Amino acid sequence: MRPTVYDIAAAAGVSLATVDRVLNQRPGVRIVTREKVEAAIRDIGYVRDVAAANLAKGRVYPLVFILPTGDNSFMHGLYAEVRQAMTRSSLERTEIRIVQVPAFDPPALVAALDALHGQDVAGVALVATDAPEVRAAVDRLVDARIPVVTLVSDLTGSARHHYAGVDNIAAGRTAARLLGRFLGGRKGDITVLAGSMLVRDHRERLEGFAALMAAEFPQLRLLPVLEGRDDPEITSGLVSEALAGSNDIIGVYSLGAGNRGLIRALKATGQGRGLTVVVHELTEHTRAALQDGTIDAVLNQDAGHEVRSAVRVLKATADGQGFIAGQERIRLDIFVKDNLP
Amino acid sequence: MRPTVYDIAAAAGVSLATVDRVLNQRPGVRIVTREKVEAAIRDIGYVRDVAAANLAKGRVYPLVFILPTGDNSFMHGLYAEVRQAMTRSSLERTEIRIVQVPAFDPPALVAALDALHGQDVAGVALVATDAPEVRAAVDRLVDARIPVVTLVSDLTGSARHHYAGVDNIAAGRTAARLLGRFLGGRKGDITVLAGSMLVRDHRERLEGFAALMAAEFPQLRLLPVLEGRDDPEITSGLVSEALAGSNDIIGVYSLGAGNRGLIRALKATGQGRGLTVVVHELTEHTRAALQDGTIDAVLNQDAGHEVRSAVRVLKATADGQGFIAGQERIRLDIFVKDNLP
DNA sequence: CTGTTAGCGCTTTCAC
DNA sequence: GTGAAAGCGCTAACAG
Repeated sequence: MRPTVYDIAAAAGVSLATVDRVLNQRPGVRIVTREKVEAAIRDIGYVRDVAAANLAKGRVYPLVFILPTGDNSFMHGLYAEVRQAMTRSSLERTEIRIVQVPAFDPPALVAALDALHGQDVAGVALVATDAPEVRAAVDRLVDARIPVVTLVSDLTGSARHHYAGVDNIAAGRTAARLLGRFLGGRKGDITVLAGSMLVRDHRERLEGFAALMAAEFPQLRLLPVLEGRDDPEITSGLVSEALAGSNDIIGVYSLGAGNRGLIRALKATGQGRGLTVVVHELTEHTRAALQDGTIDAVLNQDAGHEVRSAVRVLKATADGQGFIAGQERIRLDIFVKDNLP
Repeated sequence: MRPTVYDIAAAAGVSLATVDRVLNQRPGVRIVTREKVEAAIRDIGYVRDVAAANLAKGRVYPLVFILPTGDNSFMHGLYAEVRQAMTRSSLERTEIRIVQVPAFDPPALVAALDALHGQDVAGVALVATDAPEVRAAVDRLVDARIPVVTLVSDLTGSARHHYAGVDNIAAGRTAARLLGRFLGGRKGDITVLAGSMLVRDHRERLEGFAALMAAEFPQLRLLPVLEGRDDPEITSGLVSEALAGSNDIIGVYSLGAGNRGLIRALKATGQGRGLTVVVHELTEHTRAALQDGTIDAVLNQDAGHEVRSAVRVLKATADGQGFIAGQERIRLDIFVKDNLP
């Protein structure tokens, strides 16, 4: 049987309470006593039973998820995953609250962030809009010793404790490689479709995409980026227009959301043009389009993984526990027609 | 606060012990009492605190992993993951033992399986070799009420409770799609390299690969399958010979292990031939080859996920608990140079 | 068949 | 500073 607090207590010749104080780095223990206990812990090779500890603590973690509004399947999916996490609340001793803010709106995000001060909050997860004032608001929370995790889109340069999302530069490069290879040496134009250059994830995807394209597929020319604000309607219009305006387009990279609109436009205008299309986020729409051949590859971040990782990291940080970063890495999934889950 | 067993007991007007009996479907409760308790559980919306239950049970799960010998990185990785799981034993209340058997050797596997009867075993995970006698041995274990999970390679038709591995037909199709698209309409021969047609995973990959190739890329011709027994040395020889013997080969699909040998042969013989290469399993060797351009795509099954899933399923089954199949699905990962983890 | 009671490993008052 | 003892939610003897 593995050693328990009793074993440490016996070995160190102290009581349970003292062992607990040392274990949880609480004050009220003489330095010599502390060292004696720490030695015993090391000697015996004690590992704390987290489940038992949580049971005894009875602690609950009030967490806040700040999510942007947005009528696209990815956002719907993200909300669904957070709600899913809410149903697990009783088991995981969390108490999750969703705060909605308008998308791509730094002041609104700042207001939501600042409103959290003084509230009973054990941790905050937010889909960051990249702006200095948001960075500052996040830093204020961190200063107030509230754990903060960015979700889906990061906020580099801020003091956030963790980013639960994919490496978006790598995502852009991956898209470029697939598009380039699938096009097999053909020459032509590529239309790039983004949500907004205001969010870091989109900027980074574009950056990675453009860099690899330039380096390895010089025969492909990138057209100016279209910004569809992750909205299916706007996106549809932009794409239709672009396709109608040029016959040199042979590929499309959609690095944001709102692909429902893209797919509609492709079916209306792009049919039979043999376009090669790579998009982000697996949703019911992109899945169907992959199946019927409208889309050739989907890059995906698993929103469920991201939410669960955010919760784990927030809880661990709230406990001052640290986490294994490698274990929390979010993978970039590639889907073609044949490996759909 | 969420309801506890006490709340149920009070609501149903019975004692804790009775509640526990109902909760754990143990005998010794009158049908009417049972129904009363079940009603209370439903009304109150009780959810069992698994951590507390495990703490009280103090149960440990002696699990056996039957793994084939094999000097290839995938097997090394699999062993490493099982050993990893062993280090978590104290936390997860498991007690994992590894039993080694020669690869591709049904009688040896049967012997190992049969030896388990009468031992204190809460569950068995095995990398199955596909043979009727193995199927029978697995069924004997299941009959003896021992949970059995196949790992990496399945044993269809047997009574195993679960398969912790990827869909290998889909894997083969995915490989065909990538190879076909990457080759961009070129005409030529494809060399297919397998470990052994004795294991189901390899047979299924080949099946999926051949089917999609025939259906969608008729300009590509499949050469007779080379069987390298997942051994780098044998593999290297076979590939060198094949490449030397024909100039029409433009692509390679390696659906088994032993890719170290393949890579060596490609570097020696294939250099500058512009071969497109798709292989299975991300290892240090295939990763390096992906980076330096020798390989174009790697299909991967995450051995860590598989082992953890097997452990979860085995424990749940031992508890008679059932599991959410969808949550235990093992994904097929696609890696290109740019989305390596 | 049903109830009482003593833990599981850890935390947390409240005394000393 | 340190210790004794109660209790988190659940299970498992052991009585009745």
